[in-house]
Amino acid sequence: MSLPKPTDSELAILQELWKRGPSTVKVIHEALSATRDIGYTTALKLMQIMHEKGLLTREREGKTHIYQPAVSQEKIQNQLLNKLVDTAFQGSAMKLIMQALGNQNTSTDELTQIKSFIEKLEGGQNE
Amino acid sequence: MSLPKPTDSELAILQELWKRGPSTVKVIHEALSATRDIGYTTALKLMQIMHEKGLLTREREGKTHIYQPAVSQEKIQNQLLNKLVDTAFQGSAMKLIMQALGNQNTSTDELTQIKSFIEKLEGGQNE
DNA sequence: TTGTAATTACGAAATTATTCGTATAAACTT
DNA sequence: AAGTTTATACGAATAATTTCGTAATTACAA
Repeated sequence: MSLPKPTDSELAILQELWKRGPSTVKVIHEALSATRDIGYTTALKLMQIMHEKGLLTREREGKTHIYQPAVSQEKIQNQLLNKLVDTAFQGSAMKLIMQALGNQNTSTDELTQIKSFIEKLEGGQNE
Repeated sequence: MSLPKPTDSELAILQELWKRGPSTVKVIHEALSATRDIGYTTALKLMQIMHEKGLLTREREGKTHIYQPAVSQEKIQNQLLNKLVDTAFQGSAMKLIMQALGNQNTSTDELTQIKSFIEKLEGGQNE
């Protein structure tokens, strides 16, 4: 019932798939190779495992498989966010947000965006 | 040079130490036992490893050791936050913040706090 | 149809993290 | 001092993750 938590390597693969859309192992392997040393069969195996776990769906196209994320980026982001809030910020999302604001060197422009987003949220809650 | 990244278990131990201040293995083991099944020597071993890695300092007191975090909670929080921003939010802290705001069901009161924090930040940058 | 290149499947090695059993050491009790 | 309790040290078992080699399969080309 609960969506499987991706490991670090798995998350890297999901990122590529979210960015590129449905892709073959070959394409993902090449993408990963740009950043780190990874064998082709390693990438393949990871994607096979992810398929078993239900993190990816796949479809045969001739002799190759075309893989796709089975979960939305947002869902995974929230899962990881929740975990971080729980394990490192005593369950307080606000603490996390303040810390992120303080240390991530956000531009004034972005700060403005965030502020108006907050105002939209406040509006929604008060009506 | 880089501060070692704590594993999940290690983070749980750090949390207890930040909360309680300098503590013995016994105390930490009892604290961890409240949440999960963990043997005494497991807790001991973890803390010994953390000491080797430089995550904890310790001091002998009679026959026991008193352990302390060697790193601040804030530093670790930032380390984990940075990692999450990089691996799950394409390097954009703003995306993470927006996502956290949207889905963590923050109270109006907290939203106000965050907003005034942002205003303080804006002030600092503009002067 | 035989050969070649590309892909998958499978098993197992290597690595990292977690767990605990047993032995040793230190401090206290009698 | 001998026995008991409480702590540490150490080594090794277990588990989870990442890695890759090798074999089997598929599609295509000669």
